[in-house]
Amino acid sequence: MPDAGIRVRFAPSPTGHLHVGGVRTALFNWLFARHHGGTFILRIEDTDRSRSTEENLGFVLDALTWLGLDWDEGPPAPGYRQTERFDLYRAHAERLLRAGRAYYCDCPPAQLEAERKAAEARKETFRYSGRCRDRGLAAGALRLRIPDEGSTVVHDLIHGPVVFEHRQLDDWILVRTDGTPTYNFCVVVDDVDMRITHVIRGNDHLSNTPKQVLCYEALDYPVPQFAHASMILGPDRSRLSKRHGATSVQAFRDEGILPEAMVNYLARLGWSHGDQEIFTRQELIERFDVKDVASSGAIFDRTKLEWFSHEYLKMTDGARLAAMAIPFIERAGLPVPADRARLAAMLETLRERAKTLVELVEVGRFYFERPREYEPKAAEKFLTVDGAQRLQRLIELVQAAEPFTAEVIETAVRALAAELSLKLVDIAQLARLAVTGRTASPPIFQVLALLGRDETLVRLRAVQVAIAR
RNA sequence: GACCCCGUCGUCUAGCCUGGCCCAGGACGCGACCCUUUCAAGGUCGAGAUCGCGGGUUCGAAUCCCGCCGGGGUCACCA
Repeated sequence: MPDAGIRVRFAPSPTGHLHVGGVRTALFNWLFARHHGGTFILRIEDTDRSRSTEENLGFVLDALTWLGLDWDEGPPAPGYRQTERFDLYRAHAERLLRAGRAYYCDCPPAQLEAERKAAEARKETFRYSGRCRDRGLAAGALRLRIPDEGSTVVHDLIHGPVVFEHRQLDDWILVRTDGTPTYNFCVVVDDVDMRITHVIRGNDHLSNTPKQVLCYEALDYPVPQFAHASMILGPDRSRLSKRHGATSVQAFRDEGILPEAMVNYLARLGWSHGDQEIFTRQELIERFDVKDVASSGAIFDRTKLEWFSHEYLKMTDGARLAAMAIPFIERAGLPVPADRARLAAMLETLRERAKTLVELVEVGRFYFERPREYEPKAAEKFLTVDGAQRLQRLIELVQAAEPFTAEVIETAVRALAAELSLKLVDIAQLARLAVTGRTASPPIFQVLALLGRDETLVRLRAVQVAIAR
């Protein structure tokens, strides 16, 4: 049942590369919007000017684009960065002040700090005393007046009702003494202004939610629905961070993880639909329900991410593989085959042998360059006087094969093996070592056909020379 | 420390609301075997969870109630 009225947002702070935790939040929001036919908004929280840079914003936009998480509203359109919206925050602050729901406070930071320490010593939560509540000051930091009694209930779509006693909350700062609005205030004003109906974000924001709810109420605005997804954890079960290794989307992209694998893995991390693991994008959109998002934290498991990537690699046709792999071939310092169709065919022989694009190139290195060396143990076994004789027969066979296809070569090699009373594997491995320098590769006859008669002969002869020495 | 969230195989999870179909199912990873020109892929099988712990309710609890314990998060004129 499409509900065009649904509006959700992803509000990253461009202070670095986009983190997998952030991406999952973006993904859940995007899926929720697409599932309901609603609107997905991208908003940039760039009030931290020292760390928010254009370059970082570029990383965020690139990452979302790479994953196919398109936004309906947001950059480059103006009006979706907090730094562009200061007037709005100021206007709301004044409203709150006039209505008596907020007041100025000029308590010196040093004194506040002392009180905080004292509260800590008494083993209590620090809570602003409310000293300036009724002083009627005309300047200072603007605080929200929070009721002393009662409680606020956050009706979370994932966790159910969560109760917070007002005694635990304090009159938090909306606007600093220097006139800049604080994060929690900006979020409320922005969400109201953008008519956000559902706030889907990380669990780390749950504790701040009652403060925000009280702010909505003070402003006399409807409170949106909240859904706090669990966090992504490192192996030690603490929140995933850089010290747990690569966590930016950019890093996974550089490693050659396929974007659809990233999306599928992140979706399954904390969300499930029965026993199904692999979902097409369309299935994800159809089946996603925020109610099915898990409430417990989940450890990030790159092994499983790689499994997904492997699965998608196996399903990808040669043409797309080629398009995706070319940058990786170049980055490895290898020449990109000019014949695109041939490259596509090569990559298709490789895809079930690699979990990432980086591995795809590595495992198929021999397609792009001649072997620099031969695996020592195998060389000892195959590159012998006997081997040289077999190699000679192989060369003759390659010269004669017509047409030069895997099938024709295979038939001829099988006949040769029978003639020499050898097992097929003996000749196959000799050929493999000669042509790839290794003992593992895609089916050797296919490899020879893909390499072509001339290149095959060059490599076989090179081995003959190596043996002769 | 206070407050809040969370707690099923190593990991992600199903089941929990509406107790019995669960001496707990699937997936990743791991092991074995089959297939096989190598490596993969594929197929088959297997090991792996006394459902955090302790009480209680009940004929019967992973599922309901109570109490603990453990982990994480939040407590800024940071975002």
